[in-house]
Amino acid sequence: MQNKPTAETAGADQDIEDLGLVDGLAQLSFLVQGVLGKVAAEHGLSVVQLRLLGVLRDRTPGMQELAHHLGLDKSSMTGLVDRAERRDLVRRTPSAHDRRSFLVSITPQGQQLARQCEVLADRQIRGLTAHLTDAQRARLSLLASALVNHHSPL
Amino acid sequence: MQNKPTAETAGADQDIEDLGLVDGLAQLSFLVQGVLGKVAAEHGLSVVQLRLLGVLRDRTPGMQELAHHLGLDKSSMTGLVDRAERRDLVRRTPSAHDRRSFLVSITPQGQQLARQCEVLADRQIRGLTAHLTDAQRARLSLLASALVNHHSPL
DNA sequence: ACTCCTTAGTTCGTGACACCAATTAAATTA
DNA sequence: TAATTTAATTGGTGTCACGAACTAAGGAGT
Repeated sequence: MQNKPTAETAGADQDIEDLGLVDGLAQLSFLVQGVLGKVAAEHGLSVVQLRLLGVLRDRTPGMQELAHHLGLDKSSMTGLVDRAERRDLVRRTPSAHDRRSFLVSITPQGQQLARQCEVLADRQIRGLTAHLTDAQRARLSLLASALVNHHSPL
Repeated sequence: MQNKPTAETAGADQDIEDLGLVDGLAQLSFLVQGVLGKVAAEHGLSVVQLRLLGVLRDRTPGMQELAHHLGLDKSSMTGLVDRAERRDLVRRTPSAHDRRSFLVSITPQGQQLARQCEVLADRQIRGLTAHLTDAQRARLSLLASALVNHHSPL
């Protein structure tokens, strides 16, 4: 029920109503999660599973480590990995040094699926930013990276 | 979900590795969702409930409309509103024009809770961006708003 | 009126996901 | 060896999301 804000200013930035930092980032996160969810769903995955596969692309952590990285409880990890393993996306390998722990690795099938999702996600996300200039997209990418890099000490 | 095209483009920032647009936004969304989840949890809410309250700040939609706005199924809405109503955060009011439909509105308690979360979230999110300059924060806010404004089906 | 169709919400069943508390088993420490 | 810590699992509970089937009310159309 709202008309579009009209103010057709000329310039690099359009007639954007600033939502504020919190609302802006919050709503952006919902937007992105929605896209990821849709992409994942198209391949029978959930967002969390997709994230799991993403994390495992360049890591082979133990359950514990993985849980910490994802900000989840260990018991949540068990279920998550269970379900992924049941679909052969992921594998548990007994650790050589510690007979209690497993190393979680992605399977070829998991990699393939992850790559497919990546392509789709790239397309979709790029679609979200279609109305931005290249410079703006680059700035956004850098700012996002800056936040992430600063807050994922790993 | 990790690319590694590095390329330090024109950013006055130092040691930031650019994750790329997709990974950057994806990981940022996880980061923000994590913060929101933590904030919500501190008040006994889930992210979705918090979002619900957020949406109802300036709207009083019907179930259907609400579902569409949140990208959820109607049946999901029933449960969501049920749980929120059980906690007196939200209320169903029969529509005057259509005896089938309800208008969902936030209660004073819901508003209060939402506002508390907002304050907390503001603090946390601002914490995430503590290492940015004011200008960068403003730019980020604007870019996020630009994406959201452009892609919110409203 | 009286069918036919659509729309608004709910209910039901299923499954994913998350947490906590308690448990098993291996490693560490004392 | 005994005590403690650590890695992971199990079991129980609750949220959340979906699809399919359902009720009830609105709107045609003839």
